[in-house]
Amino acid sequence: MPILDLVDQIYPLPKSAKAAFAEIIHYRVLEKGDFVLKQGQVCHNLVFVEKGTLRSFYFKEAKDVTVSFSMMGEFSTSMYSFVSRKPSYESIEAIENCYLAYISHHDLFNKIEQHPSLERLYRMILEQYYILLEEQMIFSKFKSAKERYVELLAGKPKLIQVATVGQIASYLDMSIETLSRVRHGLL
Amino acid sequence: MPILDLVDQIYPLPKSAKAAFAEIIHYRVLEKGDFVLKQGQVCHNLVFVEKGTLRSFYFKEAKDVTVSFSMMGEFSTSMYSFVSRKPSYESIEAIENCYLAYISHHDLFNKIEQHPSLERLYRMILEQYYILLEEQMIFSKFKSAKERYVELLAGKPKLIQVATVGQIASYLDMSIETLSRVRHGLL
DNA sequence: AAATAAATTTGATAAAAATCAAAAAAACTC
DNA sequence: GAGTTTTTTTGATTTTTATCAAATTTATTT
Repeated sequence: MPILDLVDQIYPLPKSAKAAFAEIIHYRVLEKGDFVLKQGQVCHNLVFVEKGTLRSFYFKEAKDVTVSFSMMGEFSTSMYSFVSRKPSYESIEAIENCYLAYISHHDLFNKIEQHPSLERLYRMILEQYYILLEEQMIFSKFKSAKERYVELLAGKPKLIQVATVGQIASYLDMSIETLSRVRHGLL
Repeated sequence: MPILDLVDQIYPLPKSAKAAFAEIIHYRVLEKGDFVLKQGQVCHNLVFVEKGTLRSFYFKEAKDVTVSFSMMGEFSTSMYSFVSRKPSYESIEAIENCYLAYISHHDLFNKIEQHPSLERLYRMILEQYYILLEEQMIFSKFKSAKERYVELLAGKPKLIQVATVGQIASYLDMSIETLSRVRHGLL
């Protein structure tokens, strides 16, 4: 899904603002295994997934813990780092080949000066991003291991094909073995 | 803490915008037990806690589950409802007597038309609010029952005095009994 | 394709925390 | 302040899920 289509959906910009926004988008192709962001770097971009899948993860005692998957039509960034301009605690990698759209912090705020409607767009993106995280939090708080898996399957069925068992398990907050059992109806 | 002080800290508004913002703030005193928002209502306000404590909670099988506590200097709202203008799934109640500042959705967006800097302020409040939620999510994902309690104690020590054991336990995702044991060093 | 390596599943056991039940403590009520 | 109710603590048991170890399947290399 092209980023400009989503923008039209979220907040249809005036013509000139849309043109200004289009100017600052940088498109990139990432291969499976490439990184959008590495822990310790400042996250300079809001990244939009036009195609493919990104995975955000932290480190906990030398093991990586997935905190989110971003698929076609979704944004991905280390919001903490993007907003605070401080080094990120999380990394973001491509787990399939991706077409991505990058909007850099610098360019965005530059253009916002001339086009206040871009601030509105950004604000609305934030709102959506927030609601998504909230939903995810409630979801993880209220559901059992099996329910979490079933919901993921319903919400992002394609993920099962592209993420490893270990990545999905840590995202769902369970061990690989438990995930395996849940998948085979043993739990 | 007065809301205007926090606003100065987050994003110092131009004089006229600040005056416009001050105009739309409504102050309210709530008594312990009063509700800011009840499940099923649309959340029309961004609420700022000048003094006291608010608790947000959901219902899960007839039992209430606390999702956040908001204390002096913090905002509280059902972001989902405030943004989407749809009925809230969560309720918000005062667990102590409170001084609150209300900013209604209607007034805010009205004033934003004349003062774009208010949109920037609101955008920055969203950013902060997001980062807070993210922090909380990581926190709950990476820590054991005891660690979660210890961190809460460190971060919001006063909460232990004003919230009931049941409210704290559900917030920390553990049973009342487990919390009791954690508190007495038995776990 | 055989050999090796890696990922996944299965089984057995252990640990963490929930649940159930009762006792103790604290907070109200009369 | 004695009695009643509610909250909190403590103990025993069960459930859920993690951990450990081995077996099986799948993928990769030669």
